[in-house]
Amino acid sequence: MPVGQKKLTEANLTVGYVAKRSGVKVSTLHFYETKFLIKSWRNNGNQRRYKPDVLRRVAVIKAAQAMGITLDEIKNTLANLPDNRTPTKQDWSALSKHWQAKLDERITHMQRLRDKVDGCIGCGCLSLTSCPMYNKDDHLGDDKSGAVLLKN
Amino acid sequence: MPVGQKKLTEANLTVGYVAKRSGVKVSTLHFYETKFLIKSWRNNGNQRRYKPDVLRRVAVIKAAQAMGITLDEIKNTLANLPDNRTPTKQDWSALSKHWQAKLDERITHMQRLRDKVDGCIGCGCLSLTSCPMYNKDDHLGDDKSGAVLLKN
DNA sequence: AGTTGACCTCAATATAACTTGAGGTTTTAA
DNA sequence: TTAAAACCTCAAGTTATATTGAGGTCAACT
Repeated sequence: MPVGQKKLTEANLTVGYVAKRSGVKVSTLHFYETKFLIKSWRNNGNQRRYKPDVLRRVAVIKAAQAMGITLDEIKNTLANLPDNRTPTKQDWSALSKHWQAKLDERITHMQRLRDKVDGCIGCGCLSLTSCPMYNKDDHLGDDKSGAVLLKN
Repeated sequence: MPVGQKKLTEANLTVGYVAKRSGVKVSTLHFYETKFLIKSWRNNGNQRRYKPDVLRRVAVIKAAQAMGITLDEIKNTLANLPDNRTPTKQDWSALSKHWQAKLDERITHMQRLRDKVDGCIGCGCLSLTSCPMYNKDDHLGDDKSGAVLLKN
């Protein structure tokens, strides 16, 4: 039984088990591997085997995606995890801080967005050129001709 | 000159002008039209003409997208705008309230996410089955076999 | 009137993030 | 030992959101 039940010392998980435990499809795990987000080794019969920490990696990937972070960005951040050993609490904690900062950024952005949407969309001013929304107070409104709303 | 400078009474804007003023490409305006997010009529030479409020519509579309709302959802919400007349301050204001609620929802979700990411990813517990993250306290962790983190 | 820039349509291409399927091998379990 | 379940690879398909390009028309300026 090559599933999670082996010796706890250096367990090796099958792709099906990881899929079930992490809530993603087998094909997604294959896909993540091609994108270097996770990795595995092969057994004699060429089947993938994973270390248990892959479960945490997948969880982190999904959490980050829920924050609107792309796989590419995620890959870059995961690259900070140690390559040679199993990540420790400290390693994950560092990642967590990283995501936290990103999230705070996004939350702040969204709050500004919300306030602006409220303040301007409903403001009734039909003059686009004079509406505060349409002109920079926040890097918005670009060089070429104004009129760009809420560009990131 | 069929650009924004005509008589202000029922102005008709060209696609190029709208593109420039709203900060999107002409092709994007075409695309939005095929998706029924905006509309236009044609002049004698089969060229698109727009009413000025299209600028506000595009701005709203972009703002909503920045909140992570899909074009389909946006279309549904825009459908609440009057079809027969130019939207008024009140019309836009109603939309604004709608987006505001959505945004508040998302912000709350993100804040929960951030707190959890902080609390769990860095928690050091390596037991996935016992980690609070991996088991429902929030509709997370599904029927089949647990282990699903931060689903929506 | 002619040139140039703006427009038109329609099909193809692009990117992200997966999913599906075909055709074949390995593992598990009775 | 053999059937079923799980796995493998690789190519193609899917959805959302556009962008690009070819081939042709229209409008504005001189």
